[in-house]
Amino acid sequence: MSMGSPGCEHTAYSPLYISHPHSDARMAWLDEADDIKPPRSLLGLPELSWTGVYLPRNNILAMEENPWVLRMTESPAAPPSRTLEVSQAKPGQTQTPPYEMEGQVEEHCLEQVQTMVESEVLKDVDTACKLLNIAPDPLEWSCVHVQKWLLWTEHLYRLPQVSTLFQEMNGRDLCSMTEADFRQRTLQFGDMLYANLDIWRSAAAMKERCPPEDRKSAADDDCWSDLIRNYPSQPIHLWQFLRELLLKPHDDSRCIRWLNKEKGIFKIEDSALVARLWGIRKNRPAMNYDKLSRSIRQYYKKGIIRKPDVSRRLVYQFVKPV
DNA sequence: TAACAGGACGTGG
DNA sequence: CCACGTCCTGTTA
Repeated sequence: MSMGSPGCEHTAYSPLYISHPHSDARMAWLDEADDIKPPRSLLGLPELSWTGVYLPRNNILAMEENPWVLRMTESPAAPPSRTLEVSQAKPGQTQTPPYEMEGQVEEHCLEQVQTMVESEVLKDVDTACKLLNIAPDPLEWSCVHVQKWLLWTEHLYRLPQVSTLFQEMNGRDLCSMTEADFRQRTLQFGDMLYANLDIWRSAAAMKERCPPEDRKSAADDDCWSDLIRNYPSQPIHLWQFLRELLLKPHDDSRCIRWLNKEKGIFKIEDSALVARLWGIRKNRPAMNYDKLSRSIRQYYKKGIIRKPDVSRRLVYQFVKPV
């Protein structure tokens, strides 16, 4: 059922492409190239485990023999529109009629929007970093980190499995690729991947330029910058991971959501996907909901998570809500 | 049939 | 040691 023709649903995630010329930053990185040691030993797992992982958008896949491996499906999502400039953060939101504006006002508005967009981008990047346990700066990524980022991007944009096409590449290799290189390697998904990598690089450059305390809504951002600051983080707990998924700024995946945030009640909408994401985070390709839920149940005794008073399928409750 | 509960045991940091 | 990960038996909606 619901194999759904592509395009009938929203292809919601907007890449929020920042059109910064970042050649300067790129040169700067190149200069520092010698000093950077990729944190290779962070994930002591054989990199083989990640071959061919595909995160399904909807829970459509058959996962008989090897749940991680899935064939290349034909284009599930429309390629993202490149080069959005800063025109629309979200469709249907704050549409301003530019033609009625004085030049100055317009410029001011643009600046505001850009700031907003930048902060959103940074949030997204921070979130992804935490969920994947990778550094914000692609140049620091090991091969494993690159694979994780690709899996995440596949997941976000509903791409078919492209991660296998980038094996043995670390972040530096990835960053040295041109847009044409990407296109050559992944056909129609090349510009999408390139654009997204660009976003990350821009975000890293932004972080470089203005440290977190300069940015607005420090209180709001606190937890995230905190999380990033802790990178490389200690082994994350499942309950933390779930909470972070729930607090994700753009939870476009909707694999998990609050039913009652105040009471800490949440529902796992896509158990297979949540389990996969957890598996990615912990480098456990064989993770599934059966095992994940067993771990959740261990929390009953510890008083971290429980079933709500009215027990419902896939619904849990944090004992101490955020 | 998938989710749920929880025992038993292994494992890796 | 601890927080799972794995596997399992049996129950429930």
